[in-house]
Amino acid sequence: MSLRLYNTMGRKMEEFKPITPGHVGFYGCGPTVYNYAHIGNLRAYVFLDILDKTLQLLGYDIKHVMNITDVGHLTGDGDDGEDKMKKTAEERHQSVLEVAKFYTDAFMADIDALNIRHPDVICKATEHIQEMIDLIKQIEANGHTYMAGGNLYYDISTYDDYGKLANLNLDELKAGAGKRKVVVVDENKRNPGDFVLWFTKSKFEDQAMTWDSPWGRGYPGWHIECSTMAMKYLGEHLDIHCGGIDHIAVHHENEIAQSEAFLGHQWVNYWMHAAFLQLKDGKMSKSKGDFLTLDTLVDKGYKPEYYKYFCLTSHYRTSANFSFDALDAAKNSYESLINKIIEQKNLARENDSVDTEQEKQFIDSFNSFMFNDLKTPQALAVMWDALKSNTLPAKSKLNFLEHVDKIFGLSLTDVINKSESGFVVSPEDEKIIEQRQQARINKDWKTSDELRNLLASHGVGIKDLPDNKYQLFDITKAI
RNA sequence: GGCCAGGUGGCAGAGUGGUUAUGCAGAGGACUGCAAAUCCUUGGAUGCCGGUUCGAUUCCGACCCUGGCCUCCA
Repeated sequence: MSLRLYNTMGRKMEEFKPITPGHVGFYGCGPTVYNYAHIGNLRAYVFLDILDKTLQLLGYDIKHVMNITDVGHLTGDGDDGEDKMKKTAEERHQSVLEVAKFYTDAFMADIDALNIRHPDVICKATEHIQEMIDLIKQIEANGHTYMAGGNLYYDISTYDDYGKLANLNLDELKAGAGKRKVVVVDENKRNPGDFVLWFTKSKFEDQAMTWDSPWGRGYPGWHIECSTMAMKYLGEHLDIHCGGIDHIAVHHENEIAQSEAFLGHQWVNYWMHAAFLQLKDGKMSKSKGDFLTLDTLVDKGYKPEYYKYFCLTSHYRTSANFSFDALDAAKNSYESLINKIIEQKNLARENDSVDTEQEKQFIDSFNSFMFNDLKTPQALAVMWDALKSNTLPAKSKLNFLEHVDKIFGLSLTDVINKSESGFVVSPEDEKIIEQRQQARINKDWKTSDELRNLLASHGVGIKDLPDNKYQLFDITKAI
């Protein structure tokens, strides 16, 4: 089955054709590790993971590369800005590297909590400075740069296709336009769209990390790291490059300009961009400081799976509106899903017949939505259809859900395969359960209810089923 | 100012030139000692105005509104 993807370059749906049959190399822009990733950031990584797993399902051998940006960026506007990494380091009385490590670890923990597969290569900007310098030298040798004010700039007028990804009209580009209160135009630039490849004259005092280079001691510009590392790990031609929509106009245009100026040929075949998570008042912003992290949600009693389910209910190319009402709806949906799975497990235990033909139909239907630009909302609808089907046997439903979970990563497979004894109760509680069952047989409801409360106080939840059967669950994990 | 993306029921969110997916929430009912879960039934929407059409939520145009990018950000 073929995969259709929406290519930001050209703004249209295209059939995906890998450069090398059977293989896919793709690069996703990773986090800047000066603070926690917020749930808006995380939505983009959920999308990347869905892409990753869909490609896997199609049988591709995947090389997924992600950068970790651990060199400084501005916190504020123009000259009053500070190095974000340095600022955080000072606040925490730590070194910049310690800060980077701390937030990189936090990011990886978030990724794990959301059942996101680790990229095959996770590369840090600070470990690739020499490669960046080498690349910049080549770009310079090819005649695309100029020195001004101590910094080496990329001259976009030397690259004919600048703006092709974002439909930029260079004559209309305004330096410092937008909602900024303080506008500081870099007087060194020949063109407002030019950007720095290498800084030696830092805008801020005491840049935390600097390196020697042919242009003087300094640090790399903000765009060169992705070009450098993508080429190092994926070669001169990559299949897919992903990121958030905010990257389209500046970061990715600049990456293309640098990379193709160096390569002399097209660099990336498919550009894919994830839309933002919206709050009532606009996007969630890392640099504004107040944002929701996955940990915040967990502290409020929400499982990471609830947030992941929420992400799947909207298409990656449309902005999603986050609210706690919406998250509660995702939570209820997810818990309902889990209950139905447990229900089906009980049914399958008594009748494990399957209907492979129908199973296949549901799987094909699910896949057809996923293979059509990752249409997770419709794929989710297929999942519910299968679950509520009157004709699909319980065992087949479970088989189908295991398939779904390969892509969605909602811990469904864990629920399906977890044996009932996976939740171990103490011998003392086992006796209480036994006593309660006896009380129920005797229709001694008062004792039964008291014992149920007692079990609850021990963290043991119990649900009564027909025929004097029951089901235990961990009450501390139920919300 | 330029560019981009949207406006669908209480919430979230799809598809579609002709009975508006799906989930949550709501209402009614079944089952149940209770609880939980499950099942059945059900009401409710396409920003505004024109145009094309036998027919538009879908196509076209104007308008209104929202969000994003043009500073690092997913």
